[in-house]
Amino acid sequence: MTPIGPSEEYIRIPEFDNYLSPWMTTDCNYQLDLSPEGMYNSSYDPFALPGSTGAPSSYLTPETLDVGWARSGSVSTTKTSNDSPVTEFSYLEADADANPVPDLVPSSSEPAPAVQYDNKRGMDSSERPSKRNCSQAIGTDWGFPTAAPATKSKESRSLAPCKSTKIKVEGKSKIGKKSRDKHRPSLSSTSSSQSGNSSHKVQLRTASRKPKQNGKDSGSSPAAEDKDEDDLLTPNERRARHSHNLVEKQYRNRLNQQFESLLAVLPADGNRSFSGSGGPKTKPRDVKGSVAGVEGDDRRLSKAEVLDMARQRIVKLESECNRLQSERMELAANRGFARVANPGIAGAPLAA
DNA sequence: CGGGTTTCTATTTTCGTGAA
DNA sequence: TTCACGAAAATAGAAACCCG
Repeated sequence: MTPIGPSEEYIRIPEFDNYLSPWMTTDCNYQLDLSPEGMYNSSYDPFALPGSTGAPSSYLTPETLDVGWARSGSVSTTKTSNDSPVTEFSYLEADADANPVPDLVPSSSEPAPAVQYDNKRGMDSSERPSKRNCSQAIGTDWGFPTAAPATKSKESRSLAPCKSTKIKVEGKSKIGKKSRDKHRPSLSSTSSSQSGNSSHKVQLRTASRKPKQNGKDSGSSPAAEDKDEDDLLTPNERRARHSHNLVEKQYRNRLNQQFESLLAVLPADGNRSFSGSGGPKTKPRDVKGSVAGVEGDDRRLSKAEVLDMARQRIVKLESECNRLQSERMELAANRGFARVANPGIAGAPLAA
């Protein structure tokens, strides 16, 4: 078979082009050169962008390519578009004054409501059967060995039980959990769900909490202890500690931004199966009606879920691209064969 | 009995800190 | 600058409870 040179006329078969063109708008977003010059060029690699290393750079969408790391105390990302709204994550305290951001969360200065413990049912929790152990943990399809160090063991938790779970808001709220959830302000209400290519309503789960208020409390509270400890520090040490706290906060913010960016480029309908080898142990809420990936989906994804979704996406895209590549080669071979066998196909227009 | 509300607890996230 | 860790707080889901 004679290779076709760049200047040589060739037969263009519309059916092929029609068949191939949708590929160019698929997730792969590859710029396939369907001309014989391109298709017969042995060194042609449609998966490598000019100047790239040849890696499947389509994984880097304009979104991800444009993600700025916002180092050195800047606010938010370097994106010029407004598609990465300032969230709790993107708030960098260092420039808080110079770059005020809307307060998206309830004011943390509001005094916490007085609380009291009310063991309504009069049953000691130790007598109660462990619900989560038998049904909540089991029955999830996440067989995911979560990052063990990150999660506290049951034993350690029992030593320091979560206060928030042992208390009840004074004035006995008449609003149940479902109702409370309705009224709960979204902590990242404008997060990546609105970013560029995605119609995500899915958001990254957040758990904003008040920073330590050293010395603001009285009594023998932990804050007061911290105050005492703080008094033992020299001014330099205090400054260093505070500075390090800010740096660490920025580091966490950057991590969260990247998680949001990652989430933003995942398909909105995408692969919410949470199956396989990874993921948090919580059961996806869509089993209970708030269906993930459909209209009205407002669920918050954990970081582990985002990572697992990204992993699934990568695997899927790699598989898809391999399939397209082999199909393209097959078509190219057939096309060349057709051209040689039928140099003047009736009705086939010649390309200019 | 069914549905709404409350409570409990596992999980996840944030924060502060020290070390590499 | 990054990572790891513990503590604290937030979140989510299920069971228990309440009530018409």
